[in-house]
Amino acid sequence: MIKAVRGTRDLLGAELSYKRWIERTAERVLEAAGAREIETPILEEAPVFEKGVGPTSDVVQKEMYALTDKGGRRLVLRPEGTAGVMRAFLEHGMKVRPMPVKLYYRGPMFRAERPQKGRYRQFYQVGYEAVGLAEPAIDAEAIALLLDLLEALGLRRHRLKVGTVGDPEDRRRYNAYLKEALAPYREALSEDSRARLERNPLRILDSKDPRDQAVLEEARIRPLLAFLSPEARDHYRAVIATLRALGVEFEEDARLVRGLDYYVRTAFEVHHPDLGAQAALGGGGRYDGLTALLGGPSLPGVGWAVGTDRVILALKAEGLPAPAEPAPALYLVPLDPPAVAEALALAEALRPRHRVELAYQPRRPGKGIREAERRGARFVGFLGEGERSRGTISVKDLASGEQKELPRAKLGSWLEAL
RNA sequence: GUGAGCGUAGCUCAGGUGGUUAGAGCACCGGUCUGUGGAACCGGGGGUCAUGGGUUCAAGUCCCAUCGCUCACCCCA
Repeated sequence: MIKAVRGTRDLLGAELSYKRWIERTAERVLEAAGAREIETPILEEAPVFEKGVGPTSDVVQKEMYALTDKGGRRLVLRPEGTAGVMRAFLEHGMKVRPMPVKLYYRGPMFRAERPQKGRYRQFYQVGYEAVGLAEPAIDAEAIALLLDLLEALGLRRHRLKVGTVGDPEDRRRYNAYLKEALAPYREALSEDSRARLERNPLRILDSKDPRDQAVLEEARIRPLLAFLSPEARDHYRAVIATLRALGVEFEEDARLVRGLDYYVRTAFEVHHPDLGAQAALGGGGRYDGLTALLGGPSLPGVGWAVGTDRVILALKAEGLPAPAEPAPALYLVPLDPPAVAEALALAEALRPRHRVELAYQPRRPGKGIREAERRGARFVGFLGEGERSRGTISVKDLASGEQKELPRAKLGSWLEAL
């Protein structure tokens, strides 16, 4: 039997109800803040991510689904949302709009990783971007909106971490420092971190390997904060102060590292304790200059993405149920053969204002009631010889057992009056 | 990409040391029940036992490989 490809899955039932609920909530929360939805293609030219996300990032180096089309173009299934949104921003000249331009998106992303809990090869994100202003208040607002979304869904146990990754020059200085400071401990580091020492020493900071953490302790590694330019430090302090003023609960994390190269200054992540190893519900940061990497003018921006699949795991872990599955208001039961077409005609007349389902063959009343119950219907309507001669329908309330006969023409308005 | 555990019906699972025609519960369909309730009882449909190869008189069961799932590493949403 043919099955869904590895790391992808069919969404249906409660799973899809959760996803729709999350997306509808995001729509409400983000539009209230002035964001408009944008939908960009799943397929992008490879350079969008190579230039935007960064050629040395793991996402680009190891995790992109790439293909060459018949015209020889190198295309990829997008591994994240921001680079594509910024490509569209430039392409449509959105820089002439009043700043900041706030956009949100939802949709599937693709990364070729080994699947595990909370990690799929096709996964879903909801993301938010605010482009055009470098003010710390925009960063704080973005972070607050991310929490607004999670809280509107009823989540309580998530934790926000805020930090800074500095400007590119700050990071260069800090990487040079790390390389030098950790060189004497090279042999004590994990194999992975020895490789990182060459390529991206910053990554050693958030290694889970106890050997690495011990080395960081022993080498008395200074935080990135100490290497920030005065401007970057001021920006960070202003973001922190604004968050405090907003009453946002968070924890400062001096070692927060993000995997996408375009991030500068503000960085943040939201974690949830019940997600297993993939604990990040969402994350983001500032990405000033991403537009320049993509070949446009340099513009500031800040944004985030949440993993819809992980939010679903968190909602389940906190015992928050998915919205109820849709159930018919009325289930029509024909009691004899001529009533079948009448039941269908009646259903069609009531739709789409009312959710109406029916049996397609004559049923005995008891069976019709069982069928209606099985579908979660509120009312069952019987159509038989008696009702036909009188032009009526017998409607029974399944909860109370109460039954009444009413003219068919009045059924619609009767349902509406409930 | 690395490691460990696991693959039997739509779902949850039985099937000691190999031995007739592979089972149960739930779910689904029908009947008992031709104008009124969720029960009960009876019956029915449904399986390449993940796939391929091997050992054997005989494989769901033992061996190998592959694929998939799960969890972790890594990475990140």
